[in-house]
Amino acid sequence: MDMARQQRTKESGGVPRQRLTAQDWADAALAAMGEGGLAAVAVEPLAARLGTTKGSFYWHFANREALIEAALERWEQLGTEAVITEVEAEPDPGKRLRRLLLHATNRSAEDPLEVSLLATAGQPRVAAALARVTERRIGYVASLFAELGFPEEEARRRGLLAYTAYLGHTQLAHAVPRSLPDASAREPYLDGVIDMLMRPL
Amino acid sequence: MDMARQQRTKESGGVPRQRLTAQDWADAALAAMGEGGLAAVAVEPLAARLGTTKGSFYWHFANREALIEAALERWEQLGTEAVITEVEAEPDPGKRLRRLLLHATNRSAEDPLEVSLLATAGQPRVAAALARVTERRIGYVASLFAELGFPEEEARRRGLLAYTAYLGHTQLAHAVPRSLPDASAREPYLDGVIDMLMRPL
DNA sequence: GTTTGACCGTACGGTACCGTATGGATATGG
DNA sequence: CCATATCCATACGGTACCGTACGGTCAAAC
Repeated sequence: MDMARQQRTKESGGVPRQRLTAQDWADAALAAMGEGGLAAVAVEPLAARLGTTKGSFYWHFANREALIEAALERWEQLGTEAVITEVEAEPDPGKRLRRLLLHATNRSAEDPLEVSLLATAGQPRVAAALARVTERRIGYVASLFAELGFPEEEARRRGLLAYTAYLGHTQLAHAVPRSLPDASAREPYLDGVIDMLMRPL
Repeated sequence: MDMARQQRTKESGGVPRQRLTAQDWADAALAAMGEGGLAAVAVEPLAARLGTTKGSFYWHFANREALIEAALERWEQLGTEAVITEVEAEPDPGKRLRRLLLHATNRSAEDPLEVSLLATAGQPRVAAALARVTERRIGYVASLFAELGFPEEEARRRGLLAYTAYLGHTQLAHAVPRSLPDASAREPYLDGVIDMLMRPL
């Protein structure tokens, strides 16, 4: 994330030492969280990874908690609204649903972050962020089904089913990938699922 | 788990001191894992909880790894085969499917263990256990659809969809329970899902 | 009743991390 | 060109855990 930050010092030799911002730390925290769960969001390892020391960290943040908070906030923005607005370009709601599911499953197949977050729903802060994101997502999918002509309640049901299937799918993608259809069969599989979900009563 | 073990010493006063078995430790590990994830499987806290000390632990196990291994093995037996054989009593495959899903969702709504395990799929040992259990479960559900008359491939597809929906459902049950239908609507909701899953092509 | 092996308590050293304290480096702008 | 605010390095003490060493206790077998 945010590959290009330079602003290097006027240092003479090799390694480009750089000053860090709070967001650099938040992004690093998200990355670490994806790889090793919340436990991996540890100040000293992160510092090492960023090529700096705790001295930097405790300048930008009061403590580890504050870092986690910041990371979650960042995730909330990056992981949901971005996808939704991207998908909104498509006018037809059926195609929009398909595009959304394909996008979401592909994305989460690479990015273990969501799984790690769900894993840590014990933490109240994580739970709160998850609650907001989940409601937003299910609500959006349900609105698609509503647009497709299903009555309110039925739309919510199907939205929920679609979202739970998505969640389970990402779990398996990381925990037991070979239980899923292989790459070539994945898109047809998803089309079958979507078909089923869109089938009229 | 395993509430009743006594065999107390001939000690005079109040607290019933007891000698522990490896399985006591494994069960405690599973409980801790459900509450706090793999990180909570820590020797010293577990010892305190069991009213004993590390001295006991390192008699029964070589190290923490071995405990985790044992706990996973125990989970594999308790969490899958038990349910399947319980459900097998029902002759009609449609009802069997319904009973299975109801049983599984209810169970996992109370027990955070599965979620914690999925959370820790990074650990190779956990991944291996998960792989076995997942294959077994999906295979079983697929066999139900096959029994219902769906061709091989379609049965596997539907089994997978059912299982991912189940997984996602348990995730939400622990992370964002209010996103699910409330208690009164849960059974009708599941029936609707099952209906959809069993709908012929 | 003593011995023996299974089981546990306690004390220790080692590691990884949190958070604080404090001085040093660095980039402006006066 | 130097003063000041910003940012970082280093050293330190504290905590929670792992694993080992070793002595103590208890029940059963003799």
